[in-house]
Amino acid sequence: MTPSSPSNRSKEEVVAEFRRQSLLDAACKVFGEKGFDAATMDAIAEAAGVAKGTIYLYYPSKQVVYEAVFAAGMTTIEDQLTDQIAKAATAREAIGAFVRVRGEYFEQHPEFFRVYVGEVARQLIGLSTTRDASRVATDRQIKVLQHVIEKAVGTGEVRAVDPAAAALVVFDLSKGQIGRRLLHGSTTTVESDIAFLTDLIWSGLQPARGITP
Amino acid sequence: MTPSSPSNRSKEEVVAEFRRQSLLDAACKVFGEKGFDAATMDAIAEAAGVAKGTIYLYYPSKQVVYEAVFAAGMTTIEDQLTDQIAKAATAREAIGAFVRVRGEYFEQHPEFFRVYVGEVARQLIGLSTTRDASRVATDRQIKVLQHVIEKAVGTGEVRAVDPAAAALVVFDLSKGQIGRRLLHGSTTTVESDIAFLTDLIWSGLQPARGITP
Amino acid sequence: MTPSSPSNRSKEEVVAEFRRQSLLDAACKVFGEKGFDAATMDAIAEAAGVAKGTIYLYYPSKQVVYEAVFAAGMTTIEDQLTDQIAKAATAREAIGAFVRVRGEYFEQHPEFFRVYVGEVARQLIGLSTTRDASRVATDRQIKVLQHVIEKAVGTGEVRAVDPAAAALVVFDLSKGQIGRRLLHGSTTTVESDIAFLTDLIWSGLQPARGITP
Amino acid sequence: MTPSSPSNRSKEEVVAEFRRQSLLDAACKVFGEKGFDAATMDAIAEAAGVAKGTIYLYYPSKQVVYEAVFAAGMTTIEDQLTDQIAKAATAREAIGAFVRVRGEYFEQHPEFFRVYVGEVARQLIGLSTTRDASRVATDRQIKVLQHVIEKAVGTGEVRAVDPAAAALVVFDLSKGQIGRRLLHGSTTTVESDIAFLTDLIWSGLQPARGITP
DNA sequence: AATGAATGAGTGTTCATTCAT
DNA sequence: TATGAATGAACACTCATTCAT
Repeated sequence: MTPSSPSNRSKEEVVAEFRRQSLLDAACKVFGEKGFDAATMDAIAEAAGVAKGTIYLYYPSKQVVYEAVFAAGMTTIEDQLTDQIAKAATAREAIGAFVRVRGEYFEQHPEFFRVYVGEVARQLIGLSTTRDASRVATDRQIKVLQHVIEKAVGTGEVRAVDPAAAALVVFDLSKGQIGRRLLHGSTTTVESDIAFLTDLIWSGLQPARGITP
Repeated sequence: MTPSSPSNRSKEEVVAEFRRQSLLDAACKVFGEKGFDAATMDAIAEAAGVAKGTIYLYYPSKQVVYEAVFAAGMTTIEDQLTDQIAKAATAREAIGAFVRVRGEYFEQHPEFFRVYVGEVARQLIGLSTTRDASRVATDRQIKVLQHVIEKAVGTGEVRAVDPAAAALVVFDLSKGQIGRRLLHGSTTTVESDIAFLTDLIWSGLQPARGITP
Repeated sequence: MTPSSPSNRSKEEVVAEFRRQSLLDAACKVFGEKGFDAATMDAIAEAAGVAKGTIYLYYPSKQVVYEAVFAAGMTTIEDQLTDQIAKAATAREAIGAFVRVRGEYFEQHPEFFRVYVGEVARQLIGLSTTRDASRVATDRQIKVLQHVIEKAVGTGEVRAVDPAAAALVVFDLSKGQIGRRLLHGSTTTVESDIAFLTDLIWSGLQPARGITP
Repeated sequence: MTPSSPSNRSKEEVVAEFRRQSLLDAACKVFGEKGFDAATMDAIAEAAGVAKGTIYLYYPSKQVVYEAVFAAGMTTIEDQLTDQIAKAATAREAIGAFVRVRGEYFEQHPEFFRVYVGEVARQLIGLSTTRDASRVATDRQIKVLQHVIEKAVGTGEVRAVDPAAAALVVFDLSKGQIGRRLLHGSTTTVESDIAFLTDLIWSGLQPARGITP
């Protein structure tokens, strides 16, 4: 009703939101290039085009910036995963979608992939205060997949494997493939990688005929 | 006839070798706990029970200590892998051996697993000077496996997959499983993990009957 | 019309300039007391009344601080030399001015004299990266004098000596005298030292009558 | 009467003396090349072909080694100076001998010259514990010359200058000339330098006719 | 809100000195 | 006597964080 007030509010909020996002983008770039330890607040500030002190108006510490970068990326992936898996008609398509969404996202955001890998390492080492947050994020992605497999086991589409374990398998293979692409450079297309993986996984999940004696 | 001379020599060499190994152990512990950047030479020295300067009598820099830790672990694993795979009668057993050796080694040396994961992350980020050395080490492990699969494809024991790609799959699954055990704590036995993985992989590699249309 | 903007600018610049000069003064004191190697950044910071890190906001390294100290002193001396020699009516007065300016400056800035001597030593030993910069500075001072003598030789005011060599003689005597004052403490006045030196040099340069056979 | 005892004694003493001299030579080389601070006991030990600890059997500290190097060189020069000046028939020859001995010695022992210059700098800075020892050594050299001039003033060979001040002048010019040779490389012969200096000094010391009003 | 100058704790590395052999 | 492994204090330089403007 008081148009000025909401508009003012909005403007400030919009500006603030824009700042936060700029900082996140800049931070993702720097963390991806240098790793957590070697990344400096100066570098992030410069990349974001603000003064160093400004970062502290939006995030209380380097650690928290890092966590925010990680959370933002993970959320985006999760949203896309949920979307695409919902559209899949069969379990096989769902698995394919899982592999594809992750493969494509990381392909398009290699800096974030580096942040992601670094964070996983930090978790294993036990340095990450993000530990829980990040595990939750990862777990949610896996849960989506697990659900799909569970249903497929129910319908007999795949043989009676442990859905959780199978989901992890898909997850590991997806991760390994992406890492290799970044590390070695890509000699194959994302598509062919996806096809290979999906095929192999699917074979492994097939109701076997006398395979295990 | 001059027993003192050879014995002195030997003694010094033994002491030196012992020191080097103590330092490596201490360094592995600290690097595993803190990561490369956060690990301090002071902490390593304290863990080894020597003064900081002493480390520099055996290694010229922190970087080199780190590389030595990594190389030592990788070499040990590689030796065990070669041994065990040589003893395998069938491709399936060879794959099982691969998964088992790595699983057991890392289970028994969780600090080294953390170093290992950290190093892989450093490589992806491009910080590692070890890059080549470490990739070579990893590649050698994978090559061993690739060889096995190649032969199995030749004999028709497994279907006609790309042996290199298949080897990487085994590698990724092995790594993912180990990481999860460390991260989440183990709710299952190593044995059951190994069985599950080997089984799944084996199914995936089986000569399929009409699986892919 | 926006007095704040220019005044702010100016104020910042003034503060920065003041800081730089404070640091230079403090550094000169510490380098003079301890020599380059034994001087610590901590000591310089303390002498300047700032934190250690602050020095690095103004100078990128200890080496550069040192060079700046040296250059600043040499520049000041050179300016005074040029001034005073320009005012001299005769060659004798010019030589007197040379000896006097250096004598008085170093008398008033004994810390800088110590830096100066230390730097010359560093150059002889080949440690100085300042080498060229400092030699150039010294050479410029000598050139001023050499010019004066050249002209005096031309007018017959002094006998036909090599002007360059004669300039170096004046320079060496000036330096030796200053060093001795600092080292031994002064039992004579600067004035009397200057008079003695000028007199001696002048005698040596006089058109001789049958002195050298 | 017990030939073995004295011979043993002697042998030990000879060996010890030899060691001390080797150490001094090695130390002079290293100090000359690196300067006091940058010279390491390791480098000296290596240059002398002994273990680091051995140095401490002969000298209690780096500082003392340095002082010993300095003292040894100064003593040698002093001996030569005394010899050559004793042989001089006239004051002029004596001055020439002074300039020559120093010029030639330093020309042949450039490392020692660097030590010498470094030590003088250290003295001015006040770091040298050698201070007194070294000043005494220098003073003794100057005294020799001063004596000569005193006598020459007495006989009327030179005009009535202060002998001490005149000796210092000779000393300074000698030092300056040597330094320049080392720093710039030599474009002139030692002989011509000596001739120039001796000549100039001699002119300056000549009984003047109406030079100073 | 935004800045960036100032801070000072922290780290890898060196090296004179010691001492058990 | 000679050795050289071990020590640990010292130091240049970095950078996350603060705070006056």
